[in-house]
Amino acid sequence: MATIRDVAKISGVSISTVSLALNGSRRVSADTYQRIWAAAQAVGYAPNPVAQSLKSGRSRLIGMLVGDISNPFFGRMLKGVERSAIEHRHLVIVSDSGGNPDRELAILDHLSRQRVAGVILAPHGNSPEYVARINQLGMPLVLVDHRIPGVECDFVGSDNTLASAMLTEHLIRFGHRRIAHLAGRTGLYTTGKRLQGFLDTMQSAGIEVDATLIVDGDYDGERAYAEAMRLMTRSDRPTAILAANNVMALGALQAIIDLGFKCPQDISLTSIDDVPWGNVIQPRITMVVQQVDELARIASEWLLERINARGGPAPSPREHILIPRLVVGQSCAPPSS
Amino acid sequence: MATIRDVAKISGVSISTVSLALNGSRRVSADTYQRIWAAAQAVGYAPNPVAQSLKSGRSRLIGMLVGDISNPFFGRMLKGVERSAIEHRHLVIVSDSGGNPDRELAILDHLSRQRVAGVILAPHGNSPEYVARINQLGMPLVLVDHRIPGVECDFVGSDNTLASAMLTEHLIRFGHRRIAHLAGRTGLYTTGKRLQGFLDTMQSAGIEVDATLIVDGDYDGERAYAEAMRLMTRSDRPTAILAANNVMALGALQAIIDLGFKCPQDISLTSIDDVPWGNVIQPRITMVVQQVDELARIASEWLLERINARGGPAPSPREHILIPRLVVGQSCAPPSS
DNA sequence: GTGAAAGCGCTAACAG
DNA sequence: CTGTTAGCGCTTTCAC
Repeated sequence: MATIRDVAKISGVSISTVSLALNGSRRVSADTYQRIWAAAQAVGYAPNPVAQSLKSGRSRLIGMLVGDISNPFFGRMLKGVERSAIEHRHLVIVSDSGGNPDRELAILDHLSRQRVAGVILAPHGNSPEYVARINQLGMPLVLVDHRIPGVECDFVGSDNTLASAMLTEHLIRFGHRRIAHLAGRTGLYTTGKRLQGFLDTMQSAGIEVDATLIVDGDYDGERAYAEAMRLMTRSDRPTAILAANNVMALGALQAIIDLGFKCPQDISLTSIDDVPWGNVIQPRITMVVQQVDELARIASEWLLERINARGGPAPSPREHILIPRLVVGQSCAPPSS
Repeated sequence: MATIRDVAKISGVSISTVSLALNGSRRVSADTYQRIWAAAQAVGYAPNPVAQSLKSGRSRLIGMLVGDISNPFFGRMLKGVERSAIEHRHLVIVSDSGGNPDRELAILDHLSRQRVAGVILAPHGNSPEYVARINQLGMPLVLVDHRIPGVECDFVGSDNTLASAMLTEHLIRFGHRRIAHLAGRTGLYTTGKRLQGFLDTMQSAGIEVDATLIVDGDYDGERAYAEAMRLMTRSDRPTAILAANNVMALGALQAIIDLGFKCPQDISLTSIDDVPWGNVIQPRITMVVQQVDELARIASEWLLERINARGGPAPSPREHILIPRLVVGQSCAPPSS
């Protein structure tokens, strides 16, 4: 591969002049610039980004670190982020923390050593040490999905409380009172918000919540299947289920089908988050969908903005809460009894 | 961030000794090694990978370049690849070619400039210039999914001909003769193989193929929906459809449902490739599934092997063809007439 | 306007 | 065994 030296030799100038010229300095005569440019073309010169990174301490790589890259939600997000990145001549390093805070910190460490220009992070920790480590990263950071209390940086997420509130309200209007909540992993930011939206709405409606109908599904399909099985085989089974995410809803639906129940005749089901091709799943599940593409767009835009603003004054932390949309399917009906 | 110089200063030796020691040279006394190691710990030293890359001409990054990262198939593959990579202390740069060969070549160029250690590529070109460019990459390369005629390198894929042959046979045994094929994008390697498996099996069974029942679905859900609509509204409609991939099958199913047909009573449907949560789609679609995890495992293993074997003799190109598994659902039945 | 030189952090001869 | 030195390819003062 051609280096700056080759170009210098061919065009008969020093390497510093080549660098100056190619970086658009106005202190190079038009004539020399032409010669240099022609030479660069001729040998197919392009600067070595590794050398540039070493010199500048920054690479043109951005990191994206999430809990599960095989989750289609993140797949779509990755696609959006990668698109923006490419447009700004950056590449994306993707990594999977498996939802483990320690692993996450270790990977952030690697990324920072790689001198990535910035990171989009779906965080999974909240301990004081974790927060401290995040705050010491010293590179542009945009949080998505979860927020970390105590970390001041850009955040893009959905209104999780509203999401579950919308669905709860929807179910209540159908006349449901015994509504079960398949909650997410205990301790996570979104889990709490979604639970809260459920509880608040129930309370506003003056409906007492049966605490045994709130179960931990761990954002996991298998786990949700098991929990739904337990719920549906109770004599005092719920008349509706609100699942805190898509895979849990599908797990629950599977349990419902396997047991021989009919949805929505025997039980209503609602879900937070879309599933790909959700419209061929019978019945179509009533859900609130997060605007993933919008989320990806804003997150990458903000990150790249901060990256480009380096040296200048960093904008103060912003946050954007996307409003989920309710998509009504055929999975809800009045309680049967 | 601490540099090798800091460690040298603290432990009272030169930087080269530090480098030697930390790289496990046996020519450093146990005593000095201890001091150096302790110092490195103390300041939290870790080598700067950018500097290492500049020096060695190679980074600990591997590229993965596919046609559509939001496709769950690649999502699962990415997960596997990333896992292996991390185990070998590498990070993964993911990029999306959008199935466009020029874009693909441009990105490969970026990756090669980044001095990535190797690339896993789902290729999308076949022109002579394309082949030439690929052959000149000069870095470890593993092809997945499609093969490029004229490029000698490791390849991991599925037996596409067998996949469609299995499904065609399955349909024929139910008594179907008018079988439609929703084919993939024209010109692609897999598209041809899948079509061939269909045609061969039909021929072996002595069934004449109606050429108008072979339609181009472009591996696209929308397109498949439209084509299925066209097929199903014909008076001489087929009694079964073989979709060349998952999204097309779902598009077709949607069309079937929207038109008021019942699957499998009115029409049988089969698909190549699994869909996530395929088992909650009603009816369960009979399909052959590719062993994605296995594919990811082998591809990344081979790539990392070549990366580590640099300098030594490169193993000659290998290929592994995964045998798809037939998963019988409830989407097939004897033709109704 | 252009060039010489220093240095980003590291590795690897080559000396001692 | 350990230190000196020369780069890897590039940017960026600072002289001329």
